[in-house]
This record gives sequence, C-alpha cells and structure tokens, in this order.
Amino acid sequence: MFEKVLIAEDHQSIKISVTQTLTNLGIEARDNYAYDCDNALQRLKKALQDNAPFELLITDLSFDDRAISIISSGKELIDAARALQPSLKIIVFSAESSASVIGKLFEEQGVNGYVKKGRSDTEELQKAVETIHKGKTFISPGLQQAVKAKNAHDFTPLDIAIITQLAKGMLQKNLPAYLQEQNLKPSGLSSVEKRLNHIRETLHISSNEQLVAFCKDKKII
Amino acid sequence: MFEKVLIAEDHQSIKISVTQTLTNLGIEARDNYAYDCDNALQRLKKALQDNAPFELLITDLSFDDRAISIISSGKELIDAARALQPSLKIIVFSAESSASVIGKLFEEQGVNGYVKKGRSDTEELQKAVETIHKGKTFISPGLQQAVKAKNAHDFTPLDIAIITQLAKGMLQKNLPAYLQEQNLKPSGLSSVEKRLNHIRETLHISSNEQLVAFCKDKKII
DNA sequence: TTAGCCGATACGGATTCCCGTAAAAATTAC
DNA sequence: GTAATTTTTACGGGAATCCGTATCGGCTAA
Repeated sequence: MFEKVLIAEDHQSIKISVTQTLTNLGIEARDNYAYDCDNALQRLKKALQDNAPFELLITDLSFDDRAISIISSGKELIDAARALQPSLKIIVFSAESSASVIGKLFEEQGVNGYVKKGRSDTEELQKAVETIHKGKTFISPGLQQAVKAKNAHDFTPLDIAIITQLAKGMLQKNLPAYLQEQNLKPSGLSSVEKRLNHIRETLHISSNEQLVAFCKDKKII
Repeated sequence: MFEKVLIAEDHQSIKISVTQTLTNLGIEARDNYAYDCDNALQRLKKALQDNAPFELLITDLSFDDRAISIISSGKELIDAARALQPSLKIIVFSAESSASVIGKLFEEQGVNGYVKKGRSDTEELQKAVETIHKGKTFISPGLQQAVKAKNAHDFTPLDIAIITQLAKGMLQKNLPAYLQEQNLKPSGLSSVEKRLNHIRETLHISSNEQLVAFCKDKKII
C-alpha cells in the first residue's frame, strides 16, 4: 500500500474523514495535510527534495482562496503537481458532478481517480486508493457513463471564447475584432452568428441569455 | 445540552465528522441521520408523533436528488420542518458563501445558525450548537458582515422573475403577457425595459447576457 | 376639488441582432 | 493546374432590443 499520501482539502470536516479512511487503510496520516493549493505544492516539493516523495495526492477541486495565492484551484494544482513529479498518482475528491469538468480531468490532465462526494464517498475513496495502488484508474459508480456520454454539442475553444465574452458583456458585433486579437478563427461576424445559431439549434436553446445560463450551469464557462 | 439532534446530509464524509462533533458535545448520535430531505422530514414527523421530538436539525443546503423526491433542497426542508415543528432549532451547514443565499436563510426562514464548511468548520459547528443551545444565533466568522452588506442592487421578486425567464429563453417582448399571468406588476414592456436598464446601470453591466451570468454566479437565479 | 407629483405605459427612432442568400476564399479532389 | 466542395465572409431585410420622450392614471397635499 501507499506509504506517503498528501491531502489537499480546505474543509476540515472532510479532511477528518479522509484522514480516518487513510488510517483504515494502514496509511500513516502525519504531516500530510494542506488546506490550500500553494501549501500542497510546497509540501510536494519539499518531500521530493528530501528524497521522500509523496506517492499519492488526494485533492479537492474548489478552494475558497481567502488569501492571494499563486494556485487557487485543484485543477491548477494537478497540473503543477504533475509537472513537478510525473509519477505522482492523483485522486480528485470533489462534489463536482459536471461531466464536462470530470471528463477533462481524465482526458486532459490524466488523473488516476475521481471520487464524488456523496452517500458512500468514504468507502469509494478507500476503494479508489486500493484500485489505484494496483495501477488502475477509479471513478465513482454511475459517473462513468455520464462522462462518456458526450454532450449534444461539443464546445470548441472558439465557442467558449465567444460565449465567455458575451457573458462579460461584449456586444456580439464587437466579437470579430476580439477574436482576431486572440488569433481565433473564423472571426467574421457572420461566422460568429452562424456558430451561435448552430449551438442554439442543437441544444434547443432560443436566446443568448439562455445559452449563457446553460453554460454557467454546466460549468462550461 | 441538546439530547436529540438530526443530521440531514448526503455526503458520508461530512456526516462522519458531524457525528463526531456531536459526540464530543456529549450528544448521543444514534438513529439521527438522514441522507436525503424526504427521509429527514419523515424522521422529524415520527419523532414528534412518538413524543420524543428532535430539538435541533443540522442540515446541508444542496442534496443531489438521484431519486424522485418531494423535497430536494435544504431550503425546502427548512420550511417544511418549521411548519411541522416551529420550536425546532436549525443549523445550516453548507459550503455556500453567497451573501444573497445566506441572508435569506436568516431573514426569510429564521434559521438559528449558519456554519460555512471551511478550514475550521468542525470547531465552528461545535460552537454553533453551544451558542444556539443558549438561545442565541450563530454565523461563521467573517460572514456576518458579508451578509449585512447589501448588494449594489436589491433584486425584487419582479426582477428575479424577469431575469429567470430571460435565462429560460423567453423573449423580452413576451414578458408582459407572462408577468400578467403571474400577477406581477408592473408588467408593461416599457417597465420591463426600464427595470432591466436600471439594474444594468447600477451594477455596471452592459448586456442581458452579462446580467444572466452575474445572477447565476451570485446564485440569485 | 384640484394642482402637482410620480410611477406605469405607449410610442418612435436608432441600434443591434437574427437569418437567409450570395460572393469570396480556402481546401480538397482529380 | 483546374474543377468541385467546403468554409468563411459580406450583404440586406426583418425582428427585437435599447433608450429617450410623451401620455396616462393614480396618489397626495393644500
């Protein structure tokens, strides 16, 4: 079993339960807890320098950053941790259920496991640690299919840029200039209109306001 | 100290910590846990019928309702519980930090305490239980001022109805008919335009898309 | 009662958005 | 290299929104 596991979690109540789960697995829980991302990365670095690296990171996704921090989300922490120590195994332990978000964790960031906070999360977490120790990946039951099932519409980087700017108040007629600045193509106003129209149609959405609401709900923007 | 406390919480990891906190307070934690709102209300009813009512309810706000449930959010549970048993003390234990949401819990629903999940949430929860047992209210440190600080704009029920419909795809020209159906006044198209214009101005927002995004972020709609 | 005030509604011009069509450019096929 | 296809862009009419102004209707105070 793993011997050194780092917990990155800003909720004390959850940290206590996770620690208990690790103890049940026979993993020593001492000096292995960070309540923000900066501190978590620091500990990973220190352990690496001391030739006693962590083997597994269990991290949340959202941290409320009260202080000015360099890394303020689990997503960024994962990238930084992997860059620092490619061999590190990573379990995300979060309440996030958006297929879009979870899908990216596996596909773009290569996490080893995802446990959704829920009715049986401690058992699931325990199973996840065991499964990953055997070299396999783990995902909470029921989420597998949700992540595989593609959205009716796959949002491209262009789509996301367009909708993000709309949500920031940019008029759609000003989008071409912005998209050119960002080197995003196509940038013509007609193309923007066509793209938005296409998205609305496939999602059965009738206005830009509704589209912004949809993307906010699905955590796409 | 309280003798009967009910926990309504759908995350096992948190339930474990809350139970432990209650134990630390000398409160017996047996048969006092519900993982969804329907079940929680059922237990409150049963205990009342048996002449052994719960004295305190500790509840989360968000429950992911996998099954078809009558009550699916903590907000509704609170109303139902208060209707059933007005004397019941209620602590909300949630990660929600939106001033709008928390403010309403106290002002409209009269909860006795709010503990935000965070770095010291178990200590805070313990303190909350003690404080409320003395007949006072409790709110997590730092949130007090956030809740008191009013938003730049106070959203009226009319505002919320308008923006909600926009976010559902309704065209603004169709709003007058809808508002009349809902007996909301004023309902004239000019009034709707004027209202939206006023909101955008006070919040320094330039489009309806941005307004919808803002309200989604602040959990106003 | 009536003059004055204020909010709601009606109206109209300017702007923006929607959407279909056509031209232009880029890509692919042969 | 040229034709065919697709993608991007340009254009224009109609709809919806934005915003200023004016009218309507209820309310208050002298």
